[in-house]
Amino acid sequence: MPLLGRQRMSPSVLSKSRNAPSHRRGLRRPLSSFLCRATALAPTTPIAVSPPPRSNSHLASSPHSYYHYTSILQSCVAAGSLRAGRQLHGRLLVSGLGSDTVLATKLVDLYAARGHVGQARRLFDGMPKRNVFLWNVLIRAYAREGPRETAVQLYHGMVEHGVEPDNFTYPLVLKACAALLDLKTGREVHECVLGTRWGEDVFVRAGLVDMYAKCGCVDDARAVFDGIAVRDAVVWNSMIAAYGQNGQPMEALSLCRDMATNGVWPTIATLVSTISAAADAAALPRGRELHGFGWRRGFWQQDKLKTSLVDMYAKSGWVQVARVLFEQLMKRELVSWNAMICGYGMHGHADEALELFNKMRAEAQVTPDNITFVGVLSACNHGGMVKEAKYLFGLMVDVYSIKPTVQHFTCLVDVLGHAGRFEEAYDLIKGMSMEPDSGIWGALLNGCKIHKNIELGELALQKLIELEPEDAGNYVLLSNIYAQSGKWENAAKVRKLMTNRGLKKIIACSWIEFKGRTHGFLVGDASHPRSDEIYEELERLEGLMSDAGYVPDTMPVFHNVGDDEKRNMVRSHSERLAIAFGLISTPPGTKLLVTKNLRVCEDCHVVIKLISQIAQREIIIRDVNRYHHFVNGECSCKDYW
DNA sequence: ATAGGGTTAG
Repeated sequence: MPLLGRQRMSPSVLSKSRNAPSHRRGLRRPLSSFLCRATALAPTTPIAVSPPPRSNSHLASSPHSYYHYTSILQSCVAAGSLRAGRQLHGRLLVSGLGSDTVLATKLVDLYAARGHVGQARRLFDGMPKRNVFLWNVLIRAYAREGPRETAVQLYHGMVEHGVEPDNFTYPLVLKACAALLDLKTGREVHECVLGTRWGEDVFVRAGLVDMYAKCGCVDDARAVFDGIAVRDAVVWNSMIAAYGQNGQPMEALSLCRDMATNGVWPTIATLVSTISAAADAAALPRGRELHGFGWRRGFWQQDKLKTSLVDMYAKSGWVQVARVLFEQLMKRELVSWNAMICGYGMHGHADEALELFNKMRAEAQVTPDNITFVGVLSACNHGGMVKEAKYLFGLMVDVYSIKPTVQHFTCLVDVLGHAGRFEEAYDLIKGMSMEPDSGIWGALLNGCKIHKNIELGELALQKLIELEPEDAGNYVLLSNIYAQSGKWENAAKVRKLMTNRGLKKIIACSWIEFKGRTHGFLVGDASHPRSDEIYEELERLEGLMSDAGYVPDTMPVFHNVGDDEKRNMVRSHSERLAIAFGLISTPPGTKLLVTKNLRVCEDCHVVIKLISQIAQREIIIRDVNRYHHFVNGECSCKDYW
């Protein structure tokens, strides 16, 4: 790199003289300030924009000059030395420079950065004149440190004081709105911006995209995004993250492709967001592609990228690979521990999850948080460990002083329900400090289903239907419970209620990735190009299964149709089609990963166990609740799910 | 002098 050339063009040098405040422009710059510049520009300094030297002894000759103070203050800000800054603040007041906005801005910055927002505020309040810079710096302090409401109040305050917000103000306020999930103010700011000359600004637009995304309005975010004529990497990243954070991982993945097509190079943030989307979509081939891309771009040793890969491999069923990457991390942050622990938990590797949790506590570099406990508690739950779950819950409350959320209670209810300890589970629900939500009742219901506890199951379902009157799945479950216990009339009644309310069951769908493409299947789907072969394969397998004594269970089909038809409906369940497709299109021995939008039905569970044995394949089904690993005729859920 | 994007659970 031509060092000298870069120094000459250094924007900081140019802008410093050009932007000097008018009342200072007439001042003859003391030699000391040139000395300071010269030091900063000396060829030995790696870059021209590096902070001024910490030692300012060479400036002592002109102790009261403006440049003297800006220079020292700048080093204080860079070094974060609060004490020196305070001393200087005192001297500024004495020397009559106390009302200078440039100096005040730097001081506000310093105080805020060191966590003394109150002090920054007092300084701000004491200023006779406040320009837009000063307002912005204080807003930034509150937008970063909180309380973020204050950032929004300050924004309103500056407008009332007749100071016009600029292209720096809007992104700051929008960031505060995003953090507060304050959509109302966010929209107001949007309206406001449109009337100013900053409506087209990339930074402002990026702020709007992010604000809408964080508030859950992906479509509004997209509308803003689409209106941007020239998009840079950050704006693309914001939009990709918007999809990922709002449960649309496939959109995020395709947008990443569009970004590359538009000639914008993915950054590390792009990869982290996209890999996380691939994790959510269980798109292992795509995730591996991104892994390779990150490697080639030279991001391979960055921990944040690795953490997203840990999550991606774990969610795609490659827990061991996730562990290898986890071990490679330079520094294990809380998020990395959580990703790995949760990864073990969701696959039912309860022992490994707990072992890692203990290791985390022993290393004591990070403290477990509420997410860690969701991870270990759900691990216990998949492993049926009641004692451990109760112990961990106590540990969380007593030792770590973490207030249990509904999710923690849900895990506990789940584990108790699994074990058939309904009294305890129900007492726990009744003793909760918050209103039980649908997750709690769903967990209780799940236990009731396993242990055929009709009484409590009915109650849980009534609650569920109250809470989610639009969710057809609840009605189906209730009718299934009645049917299982032979109460056909009740079953019919519930189904009628469902039709009367105009509710339709969500159509089951399963998908599998193959050669970078997602192959989706609906129930009874015949639209796949290889459909004939898929059904042939299923028939072949069924023949082998009947030889092994398998009889189809048509219980989950309640339509008023004949037995043969019921049989056909079960045999063409979406997950079976996806598995059959996987079997005929991959070499023997390849592990299959199928994702499903609902739960796996009982009959499919039996069938997939058999397929894993007959075809000698490891099959992983990721259903809406959990993972099932089928190996050699057995499932990791041990038939409890 | 100041500004926008990224990972864990649900």
